Amino acid sequence: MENTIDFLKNYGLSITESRKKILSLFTQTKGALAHADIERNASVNFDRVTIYRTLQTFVDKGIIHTIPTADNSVLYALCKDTCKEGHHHDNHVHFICDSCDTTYCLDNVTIPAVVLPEGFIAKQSDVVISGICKNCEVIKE
Amino acid sequence: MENTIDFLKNYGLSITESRKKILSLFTQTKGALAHADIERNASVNFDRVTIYRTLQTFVDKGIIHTIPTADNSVLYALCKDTCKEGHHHDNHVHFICDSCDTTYCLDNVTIPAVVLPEGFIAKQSDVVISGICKNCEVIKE
DNA sequence: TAAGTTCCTGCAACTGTGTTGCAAAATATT
DNA sequence: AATATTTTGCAACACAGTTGCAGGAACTTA
Repeated sequence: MENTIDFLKNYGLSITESRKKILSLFTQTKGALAHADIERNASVNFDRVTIYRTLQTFVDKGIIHTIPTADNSVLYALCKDTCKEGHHHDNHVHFICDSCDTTYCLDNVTIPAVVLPEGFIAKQSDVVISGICKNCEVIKE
Repeated sequence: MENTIDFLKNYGLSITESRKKILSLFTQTKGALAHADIERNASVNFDRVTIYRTLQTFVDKGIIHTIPTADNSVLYALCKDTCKEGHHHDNHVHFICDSCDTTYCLDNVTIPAVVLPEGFIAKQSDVVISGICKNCEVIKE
């Protein structure tokens, strides 16, 4: 509880119910969250618009980042400390489990360098891998 | 013209105006197309629904494939010959130019193998790189 | 802690994207 | 050419996301 408040203050954000609730939802969750996940959550009964704006504020401040997915839904996950305001460093691989549908940020897996054709200059790389996650693999055995 | 008809026949599709027009739009375009691009195109004045259904048919038949993008819009591009019905082999890197907004399928750039943590099994990888494309780089000089 | 300022929230309304059902029209089949 | 099958266009709908604005919170300063 105290942590959430200090955390928000450090980012220069005023302390509001929606920000506290949504932030702690992220810290309590292993995987990434969609807007709909948050809206569905009983403890977070705010207006859709408020949730959108809170998420956008967090993205702007470098608290969370968006994840591109194959089925074109937007997912959000907590950033690492290296993310600064307006300057994301989410150079990690995202993993989507086909079985439980959880999205993971694999922070320790760096994106391999890709050799582009002559004339192409890379600035940002997004890698999304889908398959079976650690948890589901164990269950299936 | 003849080509388009034979092409569609080979995929077991009946020959209709919308399929011919939309298919030739793809063959005439370097980069990938969004649904909106097609709808905007003067030569393709079909109903929105028809365009959606035609694109879906092409995806189902393995003629085009969808591309995941960071800003969560759906893009479509022609498949290579290796794509079969219901079985896409689009193991290539997608490149989005920040300057001209064109999306390229870099067919000759294969996706590098990524080492996942213990217990994670990869089935499909999507790599989207953004930056400056060959064309825009030349112009800027 | 009270007053005023600033910022956030909820509501309503709107835009854009994609889907579905159905009748009419076009294409394929014989 | 006549019939059966597909495809199209329209209307209506579902859903995600955005914007403007008034009222209500949270901050600031004294």
